[in-house]
Amino acid sequence: MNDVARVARVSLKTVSRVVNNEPNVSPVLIAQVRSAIEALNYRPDLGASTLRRSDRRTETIALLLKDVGNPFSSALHRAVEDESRARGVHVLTGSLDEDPSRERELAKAFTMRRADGLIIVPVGMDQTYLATEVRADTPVVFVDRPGHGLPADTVLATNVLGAAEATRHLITHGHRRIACLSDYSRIFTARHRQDGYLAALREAGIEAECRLIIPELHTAAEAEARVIELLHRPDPPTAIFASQNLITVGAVRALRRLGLQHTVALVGFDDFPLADLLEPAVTVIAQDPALMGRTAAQALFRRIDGDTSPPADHWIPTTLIRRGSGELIPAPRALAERLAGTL
Amino acid sequence: MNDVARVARVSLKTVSRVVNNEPNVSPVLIAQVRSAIEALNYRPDLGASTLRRSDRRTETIALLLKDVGNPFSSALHRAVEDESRARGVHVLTGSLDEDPSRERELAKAFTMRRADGLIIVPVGMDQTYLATEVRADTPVVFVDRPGHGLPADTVLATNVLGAAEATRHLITHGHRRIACLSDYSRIFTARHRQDGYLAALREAGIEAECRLIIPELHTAAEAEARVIELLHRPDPPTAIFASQNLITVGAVRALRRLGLQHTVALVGFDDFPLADLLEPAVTVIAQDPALMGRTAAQALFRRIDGDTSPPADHWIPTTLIRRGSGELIPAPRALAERLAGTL
DNA sequence: CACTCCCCTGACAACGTTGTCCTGAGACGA
DNA sequence: TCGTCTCAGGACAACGTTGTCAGGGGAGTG
Repeated sequence: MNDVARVARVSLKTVSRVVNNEPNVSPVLIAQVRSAIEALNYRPDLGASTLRRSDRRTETIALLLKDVGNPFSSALHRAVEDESRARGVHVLTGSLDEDPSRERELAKAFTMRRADGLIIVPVGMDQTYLATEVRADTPVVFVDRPGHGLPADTVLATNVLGAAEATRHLITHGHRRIACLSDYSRIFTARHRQDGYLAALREAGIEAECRLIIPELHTAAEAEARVIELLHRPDPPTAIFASQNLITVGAVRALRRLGLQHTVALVGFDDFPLADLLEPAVTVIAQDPALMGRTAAQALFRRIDGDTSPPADHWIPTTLIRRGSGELIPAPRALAERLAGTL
Repeated sequence: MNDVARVARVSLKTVSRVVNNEPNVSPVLIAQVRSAIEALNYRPDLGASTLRRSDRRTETIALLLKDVGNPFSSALHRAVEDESRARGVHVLTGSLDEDPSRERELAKAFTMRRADGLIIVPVGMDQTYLATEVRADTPVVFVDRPGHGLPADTVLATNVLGAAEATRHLITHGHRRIACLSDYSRIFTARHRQDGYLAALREAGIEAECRLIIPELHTAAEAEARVIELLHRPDPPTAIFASQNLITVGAVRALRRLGLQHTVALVGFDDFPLADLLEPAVTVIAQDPALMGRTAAQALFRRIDGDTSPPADHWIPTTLIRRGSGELIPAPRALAERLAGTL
């Protein structure tokens, strides 16, 4: 910038004025400065600018996701990016892998980088650390799961309602013995979806059976193994509610291996690519990750722009998509057992 | 930091030394400073630190992808993140959407943020702009496609070999009329994959037919429409080579709609989740996006660490995964036509 | 005992930019 | 003509940190 000022024969401040399109610079000098910038291939240093500016904005936000490689996360990421792009803001991302210490670590790292705001899919059970870790004036938005111990805008899918709708859908098709495949119970959405499942059973006067609730599943492989085991039991379920997309895929694989994909009904929570091309196509409760990301980004930018109203909860509705696997009617028990037995 | 120095009754410089774990500070002062930091909840400002430091490192790299929401990109992203995490480096991402102007814009924006390095999936036909847009000492690595006009490390899949292998595989199963579904011809990988297809035909003494090469497809919907049209022609292909994952999915949908999924063979380039669960499961030439990301990040960090050897090309091999759709043998023409006619 | 050397600590400037304040020139009205 | 006002432009300090250098004191050596 010094060089530019020298070449253009003006002061540093005038170069700064031209770069920032400030008023009250004569057209002649503007042209001189512009051509000097061109000649020297000068690029302003945003770091130094941020340091000196009074608002200390970096025009960068941080996005802490479960895993950038996961389709739900990457759809959310894309929506946040699009919303940010419109404002000239860039996005720093990190994957948490359900590790609370990583959550703290990344929140700290991004705070030191002075991100203007944080969008977090919280992993730990306690986000009070954010109050000290993050600058007081840095807004935070929680997505997919609520944060604990820090009041902040929160964007959530209607997990209980969606899971209840899935379960009710199976009940409507005549099922009474419905298994529930749950993720780690420390995950908020996993608990809520299981609650929705239980509520729908209660509502229909069906007594929940512990043995039909398989908790603490996290990967497709685990789900596959447990479903195979489940269906080999003497009194197997006629339908399955899978509370997460990887688990749904595991269930599909298991049913395939047992040849029961047209016999045991299946509804999954969270849609996934190609669900409609499987045989049978998989009925799901679809979330709208793009809308969740957009909503979160909009809420964050409102805060960054100075909105100080009390934190709000945004509920993003889920949708039942009927595709076939959820509309199978209960098979006579004998048939199902015979089929499972022939494996 | 001033406050910390005052509370700990030491100079600024001593605080700086403690924060950076520099040697030659007495244990007593270290403890004082540490407790002052704790008491005041002080967090160093990485921006100011970068500004002053002699190496000017931000410990941040930029990653310009096709689209963070795309599975190939997000797998690559994840690998880059993992490699970076090990070094305490963070990742700024952006989606280019095949828009060359966006590529320039983001490269410029990330340069102004002083990213330590850039990993780019280049979109435009010309990357000479990088020579001026990016600081001379900022290393660049190209992934998935080569950059033009700037010598830099490049990580590429074996597109020609893979596409040839796919085509040869179909030929081996008796196919002679093999369609090739290509992406935009301005995309490097699309051209190379088509080259591989043509090479395999030539090698087998089969004359390529223009009418069987469908270019300029980019979305699943476009591919689906064109495949349906293709199979309604009087002289339809008995096999399809789809040169990209979205196109493969479009082809699967088209074959499904025509009821030809067990009649017309299909091999796709680039694997996709659940390809193994479709009916028939889809034979693909799998890329290894994670290895590509890892390789690119490692190359970038080597440069950041001062490696000045001439730029290298890294070829990441592809693998044929036989799953069923690519092993179908040609149906008698009459049968295929009748089936297509019954739609 | 004097001298050197090393260890610890702090003062100061500088990184690249912008906020604040000041000056001078010209325009305008009384 | 004079005072006042506005605009263009510059000088300077400051943002939060670290590189450089210098100084003081204690230990070791001849």
